[in-house]
Amino acid sequence: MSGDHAHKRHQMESGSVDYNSHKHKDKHKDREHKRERDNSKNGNSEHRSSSEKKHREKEKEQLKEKEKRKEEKFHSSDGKYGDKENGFVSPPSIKVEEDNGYHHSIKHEKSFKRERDEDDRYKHKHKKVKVENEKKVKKRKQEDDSDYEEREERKPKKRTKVEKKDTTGGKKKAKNEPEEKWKWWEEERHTDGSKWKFLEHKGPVFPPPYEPLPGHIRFYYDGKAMKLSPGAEEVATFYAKMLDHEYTTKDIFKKNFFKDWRKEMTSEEKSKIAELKKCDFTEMHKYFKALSEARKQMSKEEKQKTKEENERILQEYGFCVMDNHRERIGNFRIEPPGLFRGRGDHPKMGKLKRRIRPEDIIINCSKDSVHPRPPPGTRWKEVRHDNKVTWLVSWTENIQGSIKYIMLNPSSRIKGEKDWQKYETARRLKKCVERIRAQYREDWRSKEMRIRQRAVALYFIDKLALRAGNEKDEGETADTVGCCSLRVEHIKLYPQLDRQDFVVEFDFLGKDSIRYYNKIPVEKRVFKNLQLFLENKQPEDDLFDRLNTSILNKHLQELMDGLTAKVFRTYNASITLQQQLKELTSPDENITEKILSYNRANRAVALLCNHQRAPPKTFEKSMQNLQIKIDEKKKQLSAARKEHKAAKADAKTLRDEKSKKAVDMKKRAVERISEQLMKLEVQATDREENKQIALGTSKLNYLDPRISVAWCKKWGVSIEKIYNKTQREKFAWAIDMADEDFEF
DNA sequence: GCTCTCACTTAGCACGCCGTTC
DNA sequence: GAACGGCGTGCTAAGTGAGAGC
Repeated sequence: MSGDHAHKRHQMESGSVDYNSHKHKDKHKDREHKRERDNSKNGNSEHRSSSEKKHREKEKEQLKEKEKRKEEKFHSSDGKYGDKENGFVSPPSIKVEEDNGYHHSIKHEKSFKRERDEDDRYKHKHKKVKVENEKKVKKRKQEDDSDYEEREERKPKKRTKVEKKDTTGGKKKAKNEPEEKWKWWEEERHTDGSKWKFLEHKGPVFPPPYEPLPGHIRFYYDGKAMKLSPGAEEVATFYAKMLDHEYTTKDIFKKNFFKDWRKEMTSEEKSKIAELKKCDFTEMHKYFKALSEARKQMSKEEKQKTKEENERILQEYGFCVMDNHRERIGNFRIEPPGLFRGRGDHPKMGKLKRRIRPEDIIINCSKDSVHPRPPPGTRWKEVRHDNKVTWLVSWTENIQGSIKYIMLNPSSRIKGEKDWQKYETARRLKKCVERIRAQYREDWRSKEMRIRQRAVALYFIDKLALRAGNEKDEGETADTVGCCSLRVEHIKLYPQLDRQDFVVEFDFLGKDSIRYYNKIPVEKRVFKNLQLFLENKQPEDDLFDRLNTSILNKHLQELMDGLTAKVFRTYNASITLQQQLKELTSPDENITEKILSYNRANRAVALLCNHQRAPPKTFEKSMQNLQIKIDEKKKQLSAARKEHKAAKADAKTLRDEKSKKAVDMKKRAVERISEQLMKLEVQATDREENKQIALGTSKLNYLDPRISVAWCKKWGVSIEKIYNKTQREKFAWAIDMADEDFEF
């Protein structure tokens, strides 16, 4: 943009701020105004033995004591932060403004000291275990140094030993004996930067090779049947399978597909097949539909066979041995070839995602492990032994050139530790968030434009839980933004709107091209600053032209060790859940109502984080069915009440035992039906409120599970009502360590 | 201070399994 | 035993952020 410098200079002068860090960006020239994007999609927006139980309780008592001492320590000096952190009110996607002034004092210095102390405590507990582990590592190191062949010979024995020792995992074991869970959270973490000391796995599972279509399934070009070469046919099947998907109605998808498909054609095919619209894939499409239907119609025995085969593959490839423990791998299958399904208006949608071969694969494992073998007649691209990373397998995909990884399941130690650490960082933020807020409020008056921009952006990240907003490659990805990458066209300023002062309207596409739409009143100084930032800019110019995520995160790092923009999202999500649970849960609610309250608190967070989903395709129908059930239940209730009344009248005249019993029976029936009706109504409310909101994302990624565990324990709600099996496995650490007094 | 790469987390969608109801 | 519907699960895209290298 040639006029960029000039108009920004003017803006700086009028704003009496410095010019020195002026960044020039030239990235908007081809941007289209994409207001009419895909709005339909985006929308507007354990049972243990008694001895084990006792042992566990004892451990918990000790942990409880520790936690209590910690909390006392915390509240004795920092009690003022313990109450209200994030005043979440309706509308729930906006947090209440807290004008708490500036609180920089010695107290904060103290809190920093405590943060470090706490971290140290976390690092140094269970020293005993570490000594043991170190011995094992030493032993392995010695083995490393010995003769390779000798080592090769010893391996199977050693492996057996490891597997014998293992208590964490395989289903076989779980079926035969009570499963003893490994409490990694009671053990020492690696402190040398390594992620593991020993890693052994079987490598990835490749998708099956392409099976050519049967002879009677034909492709037609311009009305004439045409036999395709195997390569071209395979790619054609990718398209044929997607025929009833919306993707195949999009021009970019079709264009990209056709271009990449042509690359797979023989020269003869290329010369014949010139236009996609003359291609007829319907026979292929019907064939795949029939196959899918046939799979559904398989006999019980056939289905059982498939299940057993999948289980065998899972047992063979779905686990690895990491530091003496058998751990579940997350995604051990290589992504099959197909057509790229980018989200939103992705410029590369429809492109061919090529088949990954062993020669594309990098294996990561211990030197002293039994290395995975490539399929016969092939070789791996590389076998490396990097214990500074957590991945087992990687390859580079051909669409964006990005690296794909095979990593461990969320229930693994390596993922769990990281998750726990994430919430601890967010809890540290809780201790200093008021100081940080006071600081950015102060910065709104700075003489330097870059500082003002940084402060306003941080305010949005804190108040609205916006994502950081890294810069993206234009033309390579969908045009989506986060806070730092907001453009002028994404906000509108209203000095007054709906009887509120200083309203900012946000309208932009965020991650996954999900629309963020929100109107919020802001503080006057924020509003004035935004006006200043907008001066002399074009719609496609950056709102924060002197800011990026790197600058912002560097600043945040100075404010608190480990603080980044995304910590605010975790912090605000978790603190909101905690506050909402306190506010919404009432002691006189029954379990069903309490769960509704929990879901409402969860929903408040999902709204704050803008976790949307497309309404389920069967939503209307399932709501109708539920309503029919409710209506029927109401009729039943009214009939039961009448019968109860009649029975009472009978009992009054007859005055015998039989009629008394009848009254009791009818009364119980009324109670039972009322309860059933209440459950149905709660279900309907819950479902309606969840129509366009995805609760899972916040539950899995933003809400400190200890808050939920504490809530369950406090109110006698079983944890199974809140977390399903997978979630309980992921949050095993939290379920084990949090008691009802846990405070985020 | 910038770009680029790499590693990792966060995200919504699709599908099929399994429980419920008749 | 069939039909139905909800939910769990797998899949993989799309983010964040650190750090290397210039």
